[in-house]
Order: sequence, then C-alpha cells, then structure tokens
Amino acid sequence: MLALVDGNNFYCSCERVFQPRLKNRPVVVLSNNDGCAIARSDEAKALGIKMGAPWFKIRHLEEEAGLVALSANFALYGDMSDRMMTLAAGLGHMQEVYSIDESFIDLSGIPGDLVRRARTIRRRIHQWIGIPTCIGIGPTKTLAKLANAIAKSAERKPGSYPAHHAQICHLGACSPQELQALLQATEVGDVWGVGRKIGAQLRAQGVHTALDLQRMSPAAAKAGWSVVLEKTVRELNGVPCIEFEDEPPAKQQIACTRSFGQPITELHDLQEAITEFACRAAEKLRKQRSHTGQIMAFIRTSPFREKDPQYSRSASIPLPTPTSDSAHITQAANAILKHIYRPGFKYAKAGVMLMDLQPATRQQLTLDLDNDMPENRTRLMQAMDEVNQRFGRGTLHLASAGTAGRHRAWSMKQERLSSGFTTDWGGLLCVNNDLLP
DNA sequence: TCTGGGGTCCTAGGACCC
DNA sequence: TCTGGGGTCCTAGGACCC
Repeated sequence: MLALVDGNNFYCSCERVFQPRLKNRPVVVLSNNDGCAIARSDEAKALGIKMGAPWFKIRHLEEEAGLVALSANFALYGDMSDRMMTLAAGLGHMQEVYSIDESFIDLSGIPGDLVRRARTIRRRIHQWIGIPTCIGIGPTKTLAKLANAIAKSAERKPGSYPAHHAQICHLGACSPQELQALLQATEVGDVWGVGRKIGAQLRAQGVHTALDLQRMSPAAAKAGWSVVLEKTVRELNGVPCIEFEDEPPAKQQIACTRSFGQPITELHDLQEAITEFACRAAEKLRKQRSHTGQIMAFIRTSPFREKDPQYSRSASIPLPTPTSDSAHITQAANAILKHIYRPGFKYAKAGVMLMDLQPATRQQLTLDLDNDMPENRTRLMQAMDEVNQRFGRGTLHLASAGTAGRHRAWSMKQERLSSGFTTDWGGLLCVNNDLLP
C-alpha cells in the first residue's frame, strides 16, 4: 500500500504561515517577473482564477475582490518543503519525494489502522509546520494519487464525494462497491496521466469516467494510445506498473531558462543572460556530481506578440571532454548564442540546457588534469559554490567577457533569500572570463 | 488556452547497415 | 536497375506531470 502526502495550495500555504493576515483571503503566488499565477488559495480558485492565469488579466480582482498577489519566494518554499517531507516520511519506511509539495510513502509492513496513522501525521505537519495537507492511500501510485484528489475534493467541494473521505482517503479500505462509486464520480481527465489531449480523445470514444477507463482492456489502451495509458489502466486495477523510487535518480538533463521582464534586442544583453543561465546550470550539475557532454542554448521571441516578427532557434554543441566547469559551459553557450542570434527581433525568453549527463568519474578527472591548472580550477569552482551557498545564489558569478559591471538591461526580480535579507545586483563580485585560464 | 520553469517518457521516422 | 527484409541508432516532437 502507498500513501501520497500533498501540501494544499502549497506556495500560498507557505506564505500564510508567515502572514496570517492572508488567511481566508483570496491569494495568488506569481511566477518570475510576476507573469502569471502559479499557486492559488481556495478563495482565489473560487473567484475563477485558473492555474497559469496571466497577472494582467486577473489584476482587476485586487480592487474588486480583495485579491492579494505575492511574488514567488522559492527559497522559502524549498525550506518549508524539506521540513514537511521530514515529517511525512514518518508515515512509513520509505519515501519518494515526487515534487516540492508531494511525496509517496511506502506503507508495506506498517501494521494497524493506516487512516488513523495518516491522521496523526497530517495533524503533526499542520501543528509543527503550519501547512495543511491531504493524504491519499491506495495499492498503486495512480490509485494513491486518485485517493488524494478525492480527499481534496471531498473537503473543498462538499457533495463531490462522500464527506468521510475528506482530508484522508484510503481506497484500499473501500468495499468494491464503494470503490466503483468513487471511480464513477471521477472524470477521466482527473486521472493521473490523462491530460487534456488524451482526455478529449477518450471522451470521444465514450470513456468519460475513471471507472470507464478502469474497465478498458489494457490491450485496447496500448493499441489506441500508448504503453503509458496501458500502465494507467493496469494501475487503476491495482496492478503496480510505476516503480517506487526510494532515492532520486540523477537528472538526465539540467535546464535554466527564463522569460525576460522586458524584451531584449541586443546581443550583449542576451550574452549576459545566457552567461548567468549557464553558470546556474553548471552549479546544479556540480551539485549532483555530474558532467555534461552536450550543451544547448535557445532564444525566442514572444509567441503572444503576434504582430511582432517571430524567431525561435536553438543549437547545441557536443563537448569533446565532458565537463562541469562553469567557464567551459559558459563559453560553449555563448558560442551557440553568437551562432543563432539575429538582430531585429524582440527576444522574450532564453535558456541553457545541459544534456548527455554522466557521473563525474575518476577517469574524467584524470582527463581534466591535462588542462591548464586543473587543481586551481577545481578549487575555484568549489569555492564559488561554497560562497554562493553561504551568501546566496549569484553572490559570486562569472561575467561574460567584457560585460562585467555594465547595467543589466534584462531585469529579473530580486530574489529574497531564505535568511530574510535581500541581495542587490550592485557591488557583486564578478570573475571575468578573460581572467580565467 | 493563454504571457512560468523545470522535468520525464514514448513514438515516429530517417539514416545507415547488412 | 530493380526488388526485399530486418535491425540499430539518433533526433524531433508530442504528451504528460508539478
């Protein structure tokens, strides 16, 4: 048996812990550059605000409905998440952290009343961290997800499901008739793994509810769609097909991409952005002790400004020697940028992706020894990570050649650090590429 | 449907080989 | 010159998730 523990409206709930005045008010948390809503309180959902709604379209609700909008504070949410995960882990023997606000817990071998146990953990998370959660229990991941959705819906929308499933729902403890009724009351599009497109296709074939999908033959699911949907059907029938991952596998790719607050036209401004993205990506890479064998960069105009000429292009460079060196990665990313850049466009977004990731093995370290001053180089990177960890991300960063000290034309929102102070881009220590070996 | 940022997995189709 | 069959590898794109 598996449990899924999920923080309700997670980012909003985190903010409410520190700003109790936000309780019972409609609240949204906005993405980078305050672009769109990425979290909504129940009250904000009741106002009809959709996930991803652009801020400029819902802004009028500030005046009209007392909507409160907050810029995202990801450092805070990461911190709260760690604490919540630690408590949630107490539910069973193994935990898979699935996202910032969700974790699966393996309940096999746990004796006694699982619902009562879940209730204890839920209360503890609420009392100690201040985050409200819902817990779904079922024999497979898909059914645990479904149970979680039922637990949430039963609490928020009375009448959608029987009230005793609110907050905690244990599908493994339901009678076959009860389970059937719950599946029938669930729209097929609400099943984990069924998105907008496949949901529409299923409905067109007469499959409207989770129960309909459960009764589809796995062979038909595979023939009509793919092995992914086949697994979903099997999981709905209680046959585990999606593995429990106790420790997170190393990432296969690492990306750092951003939309700009204002459109960018000049190459040197894009260079600054790409340099920063490359450095951040390299940091993530070293954190998981990997090297990258291929670097990709892209730039694009805004598809939403239809009148403006559109341009979107990406390119990648395979590296002769896999590396985690910020300077190498930055150079490669900037070389790509020069290659794909065309003047005359208003660029809205750019990014760097590291691909072909592999463990930083001893062999690769030996290869590095052939480069200039490898020991200094490694120590420099270590020191940079340590400084940034201690004083906040971006305190020490590589500047693209010749741009150090120039005003940033592409502005990102200032980031609040978990320690509570605000960093400023002025007066930052930069290391110029030109100075590196 | 909507102006975010990250990820994963699967599939189809082309290149190339025997 | 045409016709046959099968396999692998790679890439782009689609669909999904939070």
